[in-house]
Amino acid sequence: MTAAPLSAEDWLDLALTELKTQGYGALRAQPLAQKLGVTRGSFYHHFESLADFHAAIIAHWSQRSSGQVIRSAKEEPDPVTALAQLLQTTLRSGEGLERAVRSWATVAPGVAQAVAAIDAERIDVVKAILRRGGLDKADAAARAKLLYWAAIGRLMLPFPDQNVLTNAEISSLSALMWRD
Amino acid sequence: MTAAPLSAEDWLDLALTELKTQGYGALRAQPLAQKLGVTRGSFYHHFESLADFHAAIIAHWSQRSSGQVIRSAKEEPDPVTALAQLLQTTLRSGEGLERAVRSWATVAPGVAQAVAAIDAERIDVVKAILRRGGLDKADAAARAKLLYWAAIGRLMLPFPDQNVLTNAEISSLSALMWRD
DNA sequence: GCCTCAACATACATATGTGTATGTTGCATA
DNA sequence: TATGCAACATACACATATGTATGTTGAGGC
Repeated sequence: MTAAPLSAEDWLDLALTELKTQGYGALRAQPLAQKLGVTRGSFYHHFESLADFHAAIIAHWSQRSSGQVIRSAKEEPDPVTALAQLLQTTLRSGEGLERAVRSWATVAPGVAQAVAAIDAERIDVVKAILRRGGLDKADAAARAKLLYWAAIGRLMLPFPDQNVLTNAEISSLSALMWRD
Repeated sequence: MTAAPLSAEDWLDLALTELKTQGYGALRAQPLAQKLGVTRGSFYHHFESLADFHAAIIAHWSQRSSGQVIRSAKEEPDPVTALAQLLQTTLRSGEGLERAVRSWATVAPGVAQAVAAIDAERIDVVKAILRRGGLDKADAAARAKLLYWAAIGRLMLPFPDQNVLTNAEISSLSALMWRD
């Protein structure tokens, strides 16, 4: 115990990296304690139960995810560039974690709620960009869903890295999305 | 044991319904045996191990999924109708199972391979429909990916039923997809 | 009427997980 | 310097899972 003591956040950080690489099945006290070099005594000192821990993890993820996409989208004034950045760059950075969280959401109602909130937030961002680009309300709403769903669908493919659009395809689809 | 004896297929059928409703965490011998009213003795009579069982499950799913979309798409001669049916009706019938299998695929390499094969098959179908509708090769390829990814993305949302397109949105997007 | 074999049941060894209750250690502070 | 608390360790009771080895039972073929 001469080393630095752990905080609840240390547990949550490890939880997110384990969630990313091993899936939600790895979110248990015993294996995590072993990875941190402590016993479960530490775990039950920081968290009341596994359920409490899981709730803290998803809250942690939710907080980190919320606003992030929005901020990067608002920094770009040109809607065409903003859309391209949003769908290519931003959603691609945290792919592994996104995949794992969405996989988790299929069996954990609390996680599903959190993911749904993030989704709604992001779709609104996409819609706002499309509107700023001149699309009317109806078209913006429909195309925002199509684009966001496609971004989610791609990252939920078994091998997202092997499923990318070529530059030609990106510009082709981008042009299509901005039509009246 | 006076009742009808079970076959390996009976185990696989239950596995798919449990997978659909409870997720891949439910694919274990003990709980399934209990649901079938037998002991694990039956399980280890029909399958060598859990890994063997899991492989059989995904093979079962793969076989049931393969060709199904293709068949229903080829029965419809009009490409516009075929596309609408494919993305609305066909992919929506087995939503729960699809979700569960894709969730499973994030942690099981064998499942990931099977899903990737199905995806490639279906994207080709969408592409063929678009080509039959008059689109050139490049546009068909790009839009097929966009549409299929969107279909997958929607069903992977936490609450797919609450995320549907209105009829107006469907016709709007459909028209957009068929433009030169 | 016996034999065989598929389809299980039973029992055992082992692993891995959760909670909980209680003991220990080191530092900060009054 | 005594003490109080955060941050653990330890031990126990319990549940649930996998494999494996071996026993049982009922229906068909000869």
